[in-house]
Amino acid sequence: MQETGGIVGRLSERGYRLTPQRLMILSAIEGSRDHISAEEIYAQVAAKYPHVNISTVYRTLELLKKLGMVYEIDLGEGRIRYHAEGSGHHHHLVCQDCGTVIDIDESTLSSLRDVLFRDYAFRAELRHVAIFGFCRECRKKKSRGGE
Amino acid sequence: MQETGGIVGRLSERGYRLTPQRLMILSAIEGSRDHISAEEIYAQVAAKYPHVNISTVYRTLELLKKLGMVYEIDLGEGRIRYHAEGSGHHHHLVCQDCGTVIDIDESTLSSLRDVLFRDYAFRAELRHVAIFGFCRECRKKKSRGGE
DNA sequence: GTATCTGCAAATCCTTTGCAAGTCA
DNA sequence: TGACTTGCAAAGGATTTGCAGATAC
Repeated sequence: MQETGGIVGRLSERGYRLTPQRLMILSAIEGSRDHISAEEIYAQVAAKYPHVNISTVYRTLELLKKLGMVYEIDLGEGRIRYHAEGSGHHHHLVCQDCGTVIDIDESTLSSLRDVLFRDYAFRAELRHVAIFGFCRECRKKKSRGGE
Repeated sequence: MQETGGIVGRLSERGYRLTPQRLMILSAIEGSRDHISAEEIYAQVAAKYPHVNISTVYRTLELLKKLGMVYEIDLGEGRIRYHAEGSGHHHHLVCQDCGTVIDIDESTLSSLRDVLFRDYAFRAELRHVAIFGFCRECRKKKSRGGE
């Protein structure tokens, strides 16, 4: 079930070396159910391999993005999060008030993708999209007159 | 036509002071056809009023956001851009390859807003949304085998 | 007069870079 | 061996913060 062959292939095919750091970084990303930040990847890898440096994490992330093995998402926290190709794609409704994140299915945006392609010849990468707004609870809170 | 009354009201009603810095910052935002960054606002205000400091720009932006007078948009450049409430709302298709930005009309996303409200009770703030992907030109370039 | 604002300078946070030493192939 | 990678340390850019002096009301 482990697709290590694919990973190894993808790197070496293209002339990139397979280093323990790269493997551990990729496996940290693949292992996280949620989206993971550079800092979190670093902490996780450093737990087993204290020698790593965060700049290696960033450089590897850059490479994996280029190879299409990892995607970015920006939830508006001032830091980027990462997630592995192959794990399920979905979207996020982020409440601007309380920060709650509601996950929604990929299919919710598929008709939008079609419209953008038809009308603008634009191929939207809607793998992980964050949509900001207000959740039901916070709207109630507001209409009650809270801050 | 100038709605200075509204601005003044909005600030003083809520107990905030009306300072020249705040007026100039807001007018810089309102005056920019495009979205404007903190650095650009600063440069523009500093041209007439060399004494301002960029931290005042950031603090004012924070306040204007809180009052709903200014909105943010993140085009993925590593810096946030701002824009005034009241100027036309629209969305952006950002090409990940060449950086081209295609502006699209607000109505393109209105059915999405409805779906999110109906299915998730989430009130999406779709004022300025950036959607990433690839434009027609860059797709052609790619299929021709360029990097 | 006084609480709110501002300017200044320094700090913080995330990310990137230069370079010499280390390592995969 | 030799080019690709890494660790380290320092730089970078955007944004935030502490504080004392300035200012709107």
